[in-house]
Amino acid sequence: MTRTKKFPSKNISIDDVARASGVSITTVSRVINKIGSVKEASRIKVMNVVKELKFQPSIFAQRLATGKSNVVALVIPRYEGVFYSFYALELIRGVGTMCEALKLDLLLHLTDARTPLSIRGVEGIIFSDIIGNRAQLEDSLAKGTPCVVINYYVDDLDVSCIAIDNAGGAENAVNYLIQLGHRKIAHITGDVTTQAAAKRLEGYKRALEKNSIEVKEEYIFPTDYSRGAARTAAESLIKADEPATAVFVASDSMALEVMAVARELGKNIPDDLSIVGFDDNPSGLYGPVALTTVRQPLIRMAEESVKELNRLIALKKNAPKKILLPADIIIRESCKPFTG
Amino acid sequence: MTRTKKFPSKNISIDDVARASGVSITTVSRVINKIGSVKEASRIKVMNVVKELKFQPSIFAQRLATGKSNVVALVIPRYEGVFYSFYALELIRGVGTMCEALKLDLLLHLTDARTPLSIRGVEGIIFSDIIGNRAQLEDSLAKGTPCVVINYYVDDLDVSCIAIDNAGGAENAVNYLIQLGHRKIAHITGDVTTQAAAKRLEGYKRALEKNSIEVKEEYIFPTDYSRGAARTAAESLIKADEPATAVFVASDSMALEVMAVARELGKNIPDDLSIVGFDDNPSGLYGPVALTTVRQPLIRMAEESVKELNRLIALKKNAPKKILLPADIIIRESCKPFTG
DNA sequence: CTGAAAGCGCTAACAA
DNA sequence: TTGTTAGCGCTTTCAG
Repeated sequence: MTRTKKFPSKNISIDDVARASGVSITTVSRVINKIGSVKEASRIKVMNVVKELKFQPSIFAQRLATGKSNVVALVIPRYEGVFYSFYALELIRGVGTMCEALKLDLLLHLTDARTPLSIRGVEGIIFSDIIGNRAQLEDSLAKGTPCVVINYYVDDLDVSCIAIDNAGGAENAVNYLIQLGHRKIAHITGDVTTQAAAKRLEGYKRALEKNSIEVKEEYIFPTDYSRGAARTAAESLIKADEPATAVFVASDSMALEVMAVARELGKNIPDDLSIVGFDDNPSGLYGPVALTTVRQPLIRMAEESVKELNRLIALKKNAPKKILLPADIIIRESCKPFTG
Repeated sequence: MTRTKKFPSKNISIDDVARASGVSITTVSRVINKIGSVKEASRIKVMNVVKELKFQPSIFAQRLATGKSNVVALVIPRYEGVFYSFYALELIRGVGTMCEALKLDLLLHLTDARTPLSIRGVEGIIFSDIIGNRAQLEDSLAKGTPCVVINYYVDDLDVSCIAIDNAGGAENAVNYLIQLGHRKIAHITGDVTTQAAAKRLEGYKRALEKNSIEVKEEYIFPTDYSRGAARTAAESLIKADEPATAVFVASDSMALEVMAVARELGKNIPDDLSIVGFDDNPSGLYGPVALTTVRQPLIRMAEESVKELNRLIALKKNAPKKILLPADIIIRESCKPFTG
């Protein structure tokens, strides 16, 4: 079992197959590409030899000859906090799955966002969010590479993007709270330098305004999306003189932290405080009270991005599409009507 | 801003550069590969033309010509529960980062573990764990592709692997509890069909036996790693007639659930129950009591795997290495001495 | 239905 | 220091 054997380096080529099956390489090519017409006898012969020799055409030769690579890249900024979550994994999974389905090879590129990216031989690029790496996007676009941006609505660039309606989702969440009779509704924001957090804040305000409820700055608690910051925010929220009766939190993981803090401070959820999160992170399901939240269709977004990229590649010209996916509220147990 | 411009398809080749700079393509090749000796004047001329024409050598032609691809694949079974965690992301990040550093392209392959994988043109493959996809590993090995397995100690196959000493880590954890004076120590296992969970259980038992503490089946609660199962286990653990005073939980996310359940049942952590987790998942840091846990050097493991693969590729023959990384205990706040 | 031959764009001896 | 010339392995006209 510890016999050290060489990696067999003898690569059998299309020639070998042709010779062994007594046909020309052209015919072999036809067979492996299921193209044109080949006599049944020849086809079978070739197929057998292929199997026998375990022939695998060199993708590099194929790509050189055809000029197309079937490779797309997924670019993810490595250092941004947002990516240390369930979020990134879902994105990768969605993109990866759709690539498998579409027979595309997926090149994963974790970047530090500062250095210009060097991806060659790729037919298109998916940018998972644009955080610090806008320059990379612009470069790629300038080079004429088809690109699509996930999870960030880019309105000032001629590029396809697929994002979630963060503002709409937030508005839904707050409207729900208002329908339950709440008037004192707080918001724990995410990192508002990110588009998602900014839009969620915007949606929060819009819902209040549309319902003629005053937007009070003391009900808005900014954070950086971290649980630590959420904890701090939750404490001041709960200990306030005139505490809110409901809170919309910009992420589920923070919402869970808020729940925990509330319980530590002797508050009961949802009796003393109604909470709505955002993300539909599966961990919101556990714990004594399942979290009401806003669903982000991450997988779908990821999958759509691959499809869109594929469209762009096939089209051979830049005809960007801007797609905004709805974010619906998922009602579970963390809210209840306000009974003043 | 919505001008629809074509993707420039005119690919400039090494010929164009050669012509424009008045040298042969060989010289151009030398310049772009920083190989051999080129007169400074020519080099500068060429470099300028390259910049001017935005020439990017075709990697496919390069690879066809050189025979090497610089691409490695990371294979992840898509459907296994274990991968819906902080774990997978860390792995991807570690592997991705090291690939960038080593100038390797990373092909991400999410597989369903059943279908044989079809990755061609890759110089090596990293299997992130071997769960249902052992056949895929064996196939790749048989084809002579350099492979390394992460997070699973393969002792019956001639392949490199890098795993964590799960048994040792578990033993450390339980020893720590014993040193604190605990004798009634429970264990909430992971999915023991996975190697990691099985080893952790083994380490738990070993620690007890070495300290002449009887291993009681009623103190061992099997789960599938889910928080739901952890909740059930925690409830029976706490409500038992003679409840354990300490528990070693096979994952942090389950340990957090145990904490939550304990609190709901009016227990105080760590006064009424000492808890040690496993993973060093960052979410263990939050909450009122920071979780004592066993650190899994995931990133390091991931990085080492790329290095090892690189070694194998350079070596051109199969000389597997089995690496076991230590898992150390991280003492935080969730345990306290037993004061019978 | 099949094969010959011309590339795809680049690297790597081998000469010069 | 530089250029010439074979390929690398495959696809694709274009004849047959």
